[in-house]
Amino acid sequence: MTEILKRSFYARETTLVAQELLGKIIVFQDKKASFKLKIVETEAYLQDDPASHAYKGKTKRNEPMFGDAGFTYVYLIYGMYYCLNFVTEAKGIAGAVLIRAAEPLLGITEMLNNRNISYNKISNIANGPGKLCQSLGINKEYNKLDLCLGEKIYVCSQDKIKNEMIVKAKRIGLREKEPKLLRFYIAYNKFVSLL
DNA sequence: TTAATGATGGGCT
DNA sequence: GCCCATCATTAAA
Repeated sequence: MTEILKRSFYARETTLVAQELLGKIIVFQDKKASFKLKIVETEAYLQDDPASHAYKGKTKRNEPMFGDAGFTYVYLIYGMYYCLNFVTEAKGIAGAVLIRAAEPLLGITEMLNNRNISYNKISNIANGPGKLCQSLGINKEYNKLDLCLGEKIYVCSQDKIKNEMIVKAKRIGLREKEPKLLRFYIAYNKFVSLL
């Protein structure tokens, strides 16, 4: 039932991919540990989107966004945290989905270790893009990896989240004149980031 | 409870 | 030099 999502899943409209990623399972294998998490919160970054890294054209950093769909785009933010994105859209169209939060399923002990927190703060384990990367040990070495090979990192299909359970909200940390509802999360899930 | 702030470094004008 | 798709800690109320 759970199959690795193919490139055709990612190579579609970014807002659609962002919503359909909710409930899907991230599988992440490291030399030391193996992790599984359920995606519970995403944000869409579109073509012609002033908030997108790709807005002002291709640079060395945002280059993955201009490549094929189904690749990772990892970047450093605020000098100390990483953010994990999945590249979307047909080649030539720059789009990506930011993975903002996930619910741990496997490898929880190792994730708590990486975050240096205890079990009583379990809901704090990956409820934010920086925390998610910290819990998995994701850094710039995980940039531009192919999600469709089933190797270090990939995403598996899982039950589709019902539309009425998807909350649409403003994206976090941006100063937009007319905010669009491009942040999506599963209602009532305790691993979603606040705000 | 909410609000303010410091850490920290790469990318861009 | 300034801006950041952040987070943990501290201060205020």
